[in-house]
Amino acid sequence: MVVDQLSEDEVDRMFQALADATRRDIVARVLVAEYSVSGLAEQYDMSFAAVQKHVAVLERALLVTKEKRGREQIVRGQVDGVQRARRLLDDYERIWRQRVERIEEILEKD
Amino acid sequence: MVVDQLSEDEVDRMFQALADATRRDIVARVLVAEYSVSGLAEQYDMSFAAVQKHVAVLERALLVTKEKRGREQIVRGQVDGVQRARRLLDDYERIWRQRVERIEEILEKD
DNA sequence: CTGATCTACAACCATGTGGTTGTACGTTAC
DNA sequence: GTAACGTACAACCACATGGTTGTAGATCAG
Repeated sequence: MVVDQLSEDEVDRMFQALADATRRDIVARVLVAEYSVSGLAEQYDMSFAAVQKHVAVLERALLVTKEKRGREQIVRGQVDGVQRARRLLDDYERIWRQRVERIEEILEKD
Repeated sequence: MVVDQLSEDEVDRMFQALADATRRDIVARVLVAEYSVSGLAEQYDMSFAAVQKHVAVLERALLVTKEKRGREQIVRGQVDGVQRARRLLDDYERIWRQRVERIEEILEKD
């Protein structure tokens, strides 16, 4: 069932977003608890603006959401984004398994 | 069990490699059948050198292997690379599920 | 109101990426 | 041996990325 409602561009953005250790760490954190952008920025040895950019990349990739609360922006993990990415890789493994089965079938043809 | 024997750099390379539609297509193809680099290049509307670079990126990301056969290089899918990437995303989902359970636990505390 | 805090965004820089063309070299076919 | 094929790699280009600093607008605390 290779039915993900994601365009190629969206998948690009998703994997691209995950291809950075800082961003993966942010995702892991905001899946566990809520953070403001500045709360996140405190966790890393880089400028606020840099962290802000990382969050923006994750938001565009549908891996986190931001919600304004007072003067803060609360960042939350978007687990269905993660799930969609995982399902894509599931598809690859399934394709591969089908091929293996096909080969074994041929080999065992008596 | 967040135990993947992958360095952060390796994970970076893996997701980075998957963040391109052409490369994902190559992975899907070589998981099903063997291709030479030029055989792959025929499939896409770009130069041989461009495809060659994509294959090199996938190889560095441990998602495919190349094996010399005569004057050709045979490209094969490396399913355990895909599996490792998927398991990482599994970990994120697990983290998130634990948090949800924890929240429900707190709410149901009578 | 004032000052501190949180965020947004622009400008800039160095480096990386995805593509190109061109050249060179080993291998196969004849 | 020679020509064609498959590959490797360098040089180049336009553009994206990941970081910086600086400026400015909202919001909160006193």
